[in-house]
Amino acid sequence: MIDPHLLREDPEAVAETLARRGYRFDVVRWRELEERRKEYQIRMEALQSERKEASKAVGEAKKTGDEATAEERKGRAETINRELEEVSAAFEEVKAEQHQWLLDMPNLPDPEVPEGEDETANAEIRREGGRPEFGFEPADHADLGETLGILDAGTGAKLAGSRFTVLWGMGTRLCRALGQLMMDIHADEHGYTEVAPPALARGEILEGTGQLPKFEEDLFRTEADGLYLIPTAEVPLTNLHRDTIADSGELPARYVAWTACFRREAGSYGKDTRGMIRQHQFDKVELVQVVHPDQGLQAWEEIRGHAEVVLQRLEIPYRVVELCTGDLGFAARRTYDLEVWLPGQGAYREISSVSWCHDFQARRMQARFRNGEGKPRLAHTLNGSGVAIGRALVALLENFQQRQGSVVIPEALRPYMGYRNRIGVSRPQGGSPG
RNA sequence: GGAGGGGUGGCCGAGUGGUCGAAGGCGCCUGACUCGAAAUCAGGUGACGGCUCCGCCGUCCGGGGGUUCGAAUCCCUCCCCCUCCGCCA
Repeated sequence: MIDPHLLREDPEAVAETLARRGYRFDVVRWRELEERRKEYQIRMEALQSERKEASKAVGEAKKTGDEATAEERKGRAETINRELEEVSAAFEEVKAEQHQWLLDMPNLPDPEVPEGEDETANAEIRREGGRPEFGFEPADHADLGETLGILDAGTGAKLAGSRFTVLWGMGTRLCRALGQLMMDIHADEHGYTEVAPPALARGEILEGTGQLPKFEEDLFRTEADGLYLIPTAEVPLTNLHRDTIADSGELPARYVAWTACFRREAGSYGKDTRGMIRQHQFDKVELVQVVHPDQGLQAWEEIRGHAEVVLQRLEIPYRVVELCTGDLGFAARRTYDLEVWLPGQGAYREISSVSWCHDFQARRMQARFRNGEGKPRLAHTLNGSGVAIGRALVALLENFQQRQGSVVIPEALRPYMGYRNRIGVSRPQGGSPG
């Protein structure tokens, strides 16, 4: 949520900044609402004050046993109440409209964010890792996975529909190993606290991080209880600080979680229908930090570095991109994407997104800390994938594939793979019943 | 799912219709005592919002609604926590 004070003091500046990311903010209408709000609020509070006095007077009269005076004073209070009711109703109406407005408004992009309408305007910062040279035409992960008998889209569809995949044997093992490696790196080397949060959350929790009310159609929702399946662990992890005031010593708070993520992928019908790139359910290791505002920028760079370590350890080539204004997520003020090289597609694809949300989410969920003077202030929240496990598996298959379709396991992962150094083409033990 | 108990300020915990933003304690801040500290004593110490902003006003006792001139206190409803029973990985 954008700071209401800023909105009041300089709505033009807000509108200008939002325009950079393609959001139109109607300043004239806002001003109009503000004027009404002010008028109603002043009147309402004056009436409340009057009523308070009047009620007190009733009490005093009753105490002295002067029933006649008490009755007369009651009448006065009733008169005040009638007007108060009208004014408050009007006030609440304006207030509700303003609130709705605020909830739908995306975060302000940082002045540093490159200008642009869509992902084609994102700024490439640098490339890391050498792309593999194949003496043959590299296959894509869907073919590789099928040949290896580890990825099974058909059975996934049978069980749950399209965009679901069943992992078999070494596919499962790979997924487990990747998650384990990532968790170890972040917990042991980067100082994050491991958390196992619920995979379902209430609506207000999703509102805190910004998925609701605007992006309901992207979420799975349970019918009986009205709970939402989390689209990312960012949701529960960031909300750990909801309605809390952290003591000075508790920041920066760093959390890491390995969870399944669920996305309806509404509006992406044609996209990435092949393979595991875009699934309704996928595992992801997520990093979240809640920090002092002075450390926001620094934490953002730090998380990006933490995510990069994973890719470096896995020896997967990637590039770092800063998203342009038009490609920024709803809650983000600045975002880095890490994109891995996929030889099967001949393209870089997103595997991690690292966002500095400034106080946007903190304001929505009232995540605060006590400053030097002991006053509660909004914290800054940040999140980043560290990294997406499904896509890491895809990248690994495609980058480490061999001529015959087997896949070499990168050094760092071997301890987690029972010290295997490659996955062969033979069918897994037990095989598929189908 | 059934029965009962409960949700009060950073924390603990009183308060069952009126002057209660709320006793008391802890914590924290200031002062006294002390070479200094501890202990002790005295005073102070909530959040949010509005405005004609060195002050005044309003709101806030889990959320929402209701009764009343007036609600932390009464009623309805939802959420959460605890105990017992049932069920269950």
